Amino acid sequence: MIDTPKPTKTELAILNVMWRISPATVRQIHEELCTKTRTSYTTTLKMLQVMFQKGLVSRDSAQKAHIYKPAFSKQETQAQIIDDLKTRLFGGSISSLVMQALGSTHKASNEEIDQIRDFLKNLEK
Amino acid sequence: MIDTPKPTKTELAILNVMWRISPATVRQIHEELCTKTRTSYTTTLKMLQVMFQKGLVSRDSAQKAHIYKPAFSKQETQAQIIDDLKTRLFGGSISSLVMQALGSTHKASNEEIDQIRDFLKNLEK
DNA sequence: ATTAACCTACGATAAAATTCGTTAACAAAC
DNA sequence: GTTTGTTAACGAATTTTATCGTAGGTTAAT
Repeated sequence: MIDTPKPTKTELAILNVMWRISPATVRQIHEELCTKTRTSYTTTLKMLQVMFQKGLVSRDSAQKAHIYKPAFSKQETQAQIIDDLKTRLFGGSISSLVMQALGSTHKASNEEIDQIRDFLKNLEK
Repeated sequence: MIDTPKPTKTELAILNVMWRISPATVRQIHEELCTKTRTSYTTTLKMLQVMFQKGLVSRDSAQKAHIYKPAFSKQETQAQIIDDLKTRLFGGSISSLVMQALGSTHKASNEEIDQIRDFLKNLEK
């Protein structure tokens, strides 16, 4: 809560893998990752070391192959980034952000809209 | 639409000023900007030159002091960044993004929620 | 014990983003 | 016409981000 470093583009790609399969070794994360992007093993390793430094991930180095996992859940990260976006691009107004997200550009399906309406009902309490 | 460069953090700060007061000279933009951040005039100038190169702003260089304005409206930029966020952090689901934005962390006021409900009504057509 | 297959750590390099000093051009004021 | 002030341009330095090769260590099989 105090000082949450914002993940960069590449870090986010790695976190997306980790939220699916962690705790995991560098090898496992790398295997998943390089189905999408073509990077070498040491790049993934280095990224995870940097992310560990920044506090974005934690690790267990008891074994030879360290076990990594995210320091923050996907939800927490989503919340943090939304909040950042809210202040930096939407003048602090969450409703302005939401309405932009629901606008014509993004083509929310009727199904999705219903989902949100339900969500609002529950929120009212 | 084809190739919209995503503004960086600093570029976004400048755009936020420009959406308020543009068209404007570098001087004017800088004056507004350095009420918030302490940077020198040439930094602002350079940023605008780079942004011009990238196509983020346009300029009229008929006069000695060039006149700058954003290449994309605030709405267009909001849409673009929301879309990027949707794919990179919300698995392509806009409803998931919206619900996160409405979640407890961000404390949407009742007023804001009403606003969104109205918005959904109009959207239904 | 030598080899092969792993792993981490580290540093070099590159690319992108940011900051700012210096220069030269041009105008208006003296 | 010389000084003063304002400007754009340019390039250098710095910082952040990203990529990767090499070195050194450990384990297990040959």
